[in-house]
Amino acid sequence: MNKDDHLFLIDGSGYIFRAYHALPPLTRKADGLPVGAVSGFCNMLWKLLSEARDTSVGVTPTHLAVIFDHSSKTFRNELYPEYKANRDAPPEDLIPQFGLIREATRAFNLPCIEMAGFEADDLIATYARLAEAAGAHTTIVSSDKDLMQLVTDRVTMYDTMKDRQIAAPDVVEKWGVPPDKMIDMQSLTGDSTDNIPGVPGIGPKTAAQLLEAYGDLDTLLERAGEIKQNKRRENLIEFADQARLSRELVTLKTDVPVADTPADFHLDAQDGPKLIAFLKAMGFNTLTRRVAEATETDAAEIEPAEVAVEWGADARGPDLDRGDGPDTKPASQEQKESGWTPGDLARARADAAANAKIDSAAYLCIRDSGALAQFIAAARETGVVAFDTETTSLDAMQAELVGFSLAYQPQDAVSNASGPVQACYVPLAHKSGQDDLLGGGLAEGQMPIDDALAQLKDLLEDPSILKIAQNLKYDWLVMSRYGIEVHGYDDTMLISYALDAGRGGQGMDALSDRWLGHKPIAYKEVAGSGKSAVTFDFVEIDRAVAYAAEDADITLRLWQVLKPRLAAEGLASVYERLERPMVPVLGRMERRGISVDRQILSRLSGDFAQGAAALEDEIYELAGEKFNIGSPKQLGEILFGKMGLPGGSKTKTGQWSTSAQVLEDLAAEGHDLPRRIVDWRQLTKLKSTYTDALPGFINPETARVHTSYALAATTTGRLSSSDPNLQNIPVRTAEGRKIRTAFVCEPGNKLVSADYSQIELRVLAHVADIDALKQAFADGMDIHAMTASEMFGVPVKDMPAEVRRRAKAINFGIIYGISAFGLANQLGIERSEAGEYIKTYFQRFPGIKDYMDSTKAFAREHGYVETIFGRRAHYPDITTSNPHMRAFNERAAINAPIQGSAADIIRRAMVRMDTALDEAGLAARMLLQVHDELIFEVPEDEVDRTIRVVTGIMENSAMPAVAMKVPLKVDARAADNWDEAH
DNA sequence: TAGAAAACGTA
DNA sequence: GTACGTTTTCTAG
Repeated sequence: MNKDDHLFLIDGSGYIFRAYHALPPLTRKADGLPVGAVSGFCNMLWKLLSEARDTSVGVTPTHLAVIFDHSSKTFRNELYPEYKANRDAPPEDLIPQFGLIREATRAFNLPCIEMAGFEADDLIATYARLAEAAGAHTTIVSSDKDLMQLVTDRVTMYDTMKDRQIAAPDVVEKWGVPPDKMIDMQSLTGDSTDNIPGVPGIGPKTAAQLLEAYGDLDTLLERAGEIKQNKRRENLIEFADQARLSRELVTLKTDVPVADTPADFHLDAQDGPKLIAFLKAMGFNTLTRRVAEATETDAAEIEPAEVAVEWGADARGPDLDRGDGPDTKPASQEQKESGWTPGDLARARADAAANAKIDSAAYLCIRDSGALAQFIAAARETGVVAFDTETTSLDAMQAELVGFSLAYQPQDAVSNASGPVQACYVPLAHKSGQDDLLGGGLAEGQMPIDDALAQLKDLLEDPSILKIAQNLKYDWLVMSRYGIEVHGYDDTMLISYALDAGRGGQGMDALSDRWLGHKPIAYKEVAGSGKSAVTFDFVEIDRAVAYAAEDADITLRLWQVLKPRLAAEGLASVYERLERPMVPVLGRMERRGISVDRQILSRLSGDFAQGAAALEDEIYELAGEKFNIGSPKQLGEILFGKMGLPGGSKTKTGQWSTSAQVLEDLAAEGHDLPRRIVDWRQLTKLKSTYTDALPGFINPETARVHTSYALAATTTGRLSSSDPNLQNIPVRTAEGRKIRTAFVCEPGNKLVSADYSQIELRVLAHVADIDALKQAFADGMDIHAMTASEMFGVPVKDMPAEVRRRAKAINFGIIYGISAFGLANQLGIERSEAGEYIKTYFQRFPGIKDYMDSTKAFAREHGYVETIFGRRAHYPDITTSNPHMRAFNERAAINAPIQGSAADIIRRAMVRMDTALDEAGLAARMLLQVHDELIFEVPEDEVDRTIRVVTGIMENSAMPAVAMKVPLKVDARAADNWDEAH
């Protein structure tokens, strides 16, 4: 080798794990063989090799090898038996891919290197140093920090997923130390995933600072006594040997007795037929086509290779192929023409998206009317356009439009080939310079906002042009305040939620990373963060273009990937009936807001403050000193230290718990202080969270409070509410309920609250098909009393309250995936007794046990569970070997179909409600949703009719999709405030 | 100044 | 035992 040679060393094992987690699951169509990581690997290799052929690209390999871990036992285990001891077994759908990726490497005609007793990292280190000695340059294809110690001026790393080089300055930027200090750094910080101990209490920041100050690990350990911080000094002294051991573990071996030299890895021409045979066997159609083109091979002539598959114990692919449910739509024109199934299309799109380059240099900045018209006209040709707004606030009810971006992908009319995505940003209200004396006038080069809005209105309100947005509800609200109502739309966040709830976030950054392997420009990179943050109108237009147009670009690409999956995976109707129509429904609710009486809150705030102050005096008196009552730490010291009260449970950080439960128990034993603390906490909670905070949410323009509902935040399908959260307004205590009296209606109106009675137990009776429960609901019985009667043999008539209470707790426990531990906790009884209750319950209602067991089994098998409407909630961790975590996932999986079906039922009611009220000629307006309750503002003289319409819609909302085996019952009341209406 | 932990409000 | 969001305190920076 010589100095012009360039060796690429690919960390094959590292790549497998990263690709498995980062890339969408993918299975071979023929048999469901999981091949997501293999696909990513092949695409990555092909890209690298294509660049090698194209000498115009800067860094091109002349030599290349793929390095793998051989087995889990290495020389490090002899040094330290605990090394990597806490690793879980790889996921079962990854197991067959280990062998396949080695096969892939050979199909690419590349050396596939591994050696017993050494990790891939050690082999990489050895070859890199050999090449360096020969004067050549090396690129290590990996982003693993364990390899960063190898970086020099002739050795760099390359992160293929982020398309980024990692050289010495990048290491410094990321870790605060140069590559040659990475070993010392890792010796100090340790590594929990590899079980490398390090020194407790020292993280990367501290380690970098210490190494900066002392130079290297040995000096630092020698002079540890000089360190000022007590804990830090003690730890460095006590754990010095542990740090030295860690250093041995993290130091890569550069003298592994390897059989080959880097020169043996010379890159030869591709064997087109051999590679194509493998790719065909895997079913990678897109890549097959590309390779065929590049190698001038006729792919049709080549038979798929025979590839041996080691499936592992019980390997099973994810469910990309379950496209045969009743929800599946007929294949679209596009699919029919090409003879593709929806699954094929989904896979091809995922493939293409993961490999596409995102070119921010090509984004347009549109500054005049003609250019905008031209762009929109071109977008209209395609029928699909991504849309995103930039504004001055995260609060859609206060946000002012600053600009918007659009993106579309042109199709060639003749060849039907797709061109590159075209994206633009249209600045409208950017300010010039800082917010100076002039108040920051409009920046130059922006088109008149009225003109832009007029053009935008035509586009957004045209239902024949599909608008794609990420979290459309926000943009819908902003645009609605400018008199524009979006029609004809898809929301990538909601599509992703229907497909992948529970598999990770549905935010744009997460989706972009997951599907495009691309990290978009962070908002704070353009607008700053913390104190130096500015609103978007103060962002320079040029920087705004790169950020904003990229969002539209990415949104469009995400839609291309995600939309076909809906049909392929049988989730189109979930999206179309339960997700998409919620956007305008919630948009209107949020925009209406609810009236909150400032005076009432202010008076309550005063009352709470007085009550709390009185309690404070008593608390200090009883404690014998002043302290911060709000600090659980200080409170714990007073109660369990100074006063010597018996401590109950501990928190997970080892502190004594001072939870209400613990304090109640102490109070029951006759201690005065804990009682006062509980009361004080209640008052201060009510004051700070509600009476003090709510007035700040009264919108200055509308004088109402506008919560924000998140549609894609929960795993089960429930909504969540924030800013402010109006789904947790107190109701359980008399004091707390007073806050509800501040939620009022306009004069001449009433608030109507309509809530489903026992909806989750009714859903349980339906899904588990329990005759006794179904009968009890059909007869309108008191379900908890009935349960108690069945379990304890007590007649319902004159039943003691305590007996009913226990049955009620058990009923709830069932919904929550019951455990003896949890039930014992709830009822304050022994675990054994709780266990007996559960046994009795299961004996009396055997169908429940069957339901719970079959739900668990289904979840384990498929990785998700379903509601009665087909919504899926994913629990990928349900197969973990950690018993605690697994049990938690099992309980969640048992609960999700129940909670989720109830959530679907109320969603269906909400989607129909506005139309139903309109058709009945009623002016009532839906304001709030609280999981099983809807709150309306209703003209006084329409209250009775409204209640009839509302309860009718709610009670029948499962129809016609599902005929419930149990009637749904809704209670509704009207009053002047929420407390009395509820 | 940002993030984790503890506590607590709802269904 | 399920599902959330907000507040305060505390820690590390």
